[in-house]
Amino acid sequence: MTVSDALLPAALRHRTSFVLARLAALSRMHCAERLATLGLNQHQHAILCCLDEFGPAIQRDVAARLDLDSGDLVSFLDRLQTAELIRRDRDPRDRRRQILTITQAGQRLLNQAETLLDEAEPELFAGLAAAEVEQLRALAAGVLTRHTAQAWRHQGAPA
Amino acid sequence: MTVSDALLPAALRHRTSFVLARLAALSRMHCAERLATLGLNQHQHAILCCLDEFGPAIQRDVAARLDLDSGDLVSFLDRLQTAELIRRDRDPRDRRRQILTITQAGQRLLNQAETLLDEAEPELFAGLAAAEVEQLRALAAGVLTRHTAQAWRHQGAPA
DNA sequence: CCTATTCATTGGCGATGCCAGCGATTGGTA
DNA sequence: TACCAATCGCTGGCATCGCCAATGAATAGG
Repeated sequence: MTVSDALLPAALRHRTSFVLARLAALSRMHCAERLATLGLNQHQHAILCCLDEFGPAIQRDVAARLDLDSGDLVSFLDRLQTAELIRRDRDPRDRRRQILTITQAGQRLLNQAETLLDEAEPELFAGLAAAEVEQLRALAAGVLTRHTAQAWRHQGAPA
Repeated sequence: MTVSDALLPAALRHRTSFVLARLAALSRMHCAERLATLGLNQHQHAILCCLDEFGPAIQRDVAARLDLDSGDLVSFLDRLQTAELIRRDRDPRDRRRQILTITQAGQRLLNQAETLLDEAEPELFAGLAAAEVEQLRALAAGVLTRHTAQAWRHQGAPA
């Protein structure tokens, strides 16, 4: 029985959704702080990941992948572009589209971000063994894939 | 390899903080919907839990317990009070304080809320066995208690 | 051609979390 | 007793975030 056990009502401590919300808020703060030192927010980091891993893509596809509002994506991209972390080129074959490409500077910053986050997680999950963290991640990911698969069935697959 | 595995970059799928944030957002939506049918938000539910489990308390202590901004607490309580789910009585021995008490109607609604959430979790965590959900909760709670204990050491214990 | 659709962009709305300041009240101290 | 500091609840403001509607440019289909 730790101190915080006495603080929170048992009805909340035993509710998975509540505990998850709390932990996510903690995790969010923790990671957002680190990324902020590089001038990135979480979505911008995710965008760089996308472009780095899947190569150049148009905004619509990035938004679909990350489940971002296309309007919000624009402002994130604006900052990434002015920081020269990405390029935004009109598709000559469909001039409505903007082809997003991560720059070398973007890749370098992404590497720094990944390093920062790699260092942040052990600190965030202090008290849990590495295997337990992986277990936590796997369980959470299991729930997620289940739901994203459902969303797929309901509204059809993005490109 | 499920469909969503192909959607998200591996760099994000393997990052615990990212997966947790996603799951928490999903969980939040899921639970907030249910509670909204009772006219409650998550904080109001938590407040009712507090008053039900620990008995009458002043606003300062409830805010400390739930880590809520005292200003925000006021507006939550206003709605709870007009709905007659709680009573707000001035402490005769310290007229600055308001003593919060859950009413019988509040307890009835809290029971309904708990039932709703009990039903919501299996649906939210479909695909995970009950034991796995508990494992997920326990792991998350472990990280949380660790951090709340740290916060205690740094800024002293609330009453 | 003319119409419908797609894509990026802009703007606004509501909810949330956080912080500063204000009155009322109390406690401590000279 | 008189004064000063601290506490408690309350108000208001600000920044962020996710979500949605509307617009303009460009394309696709009949």
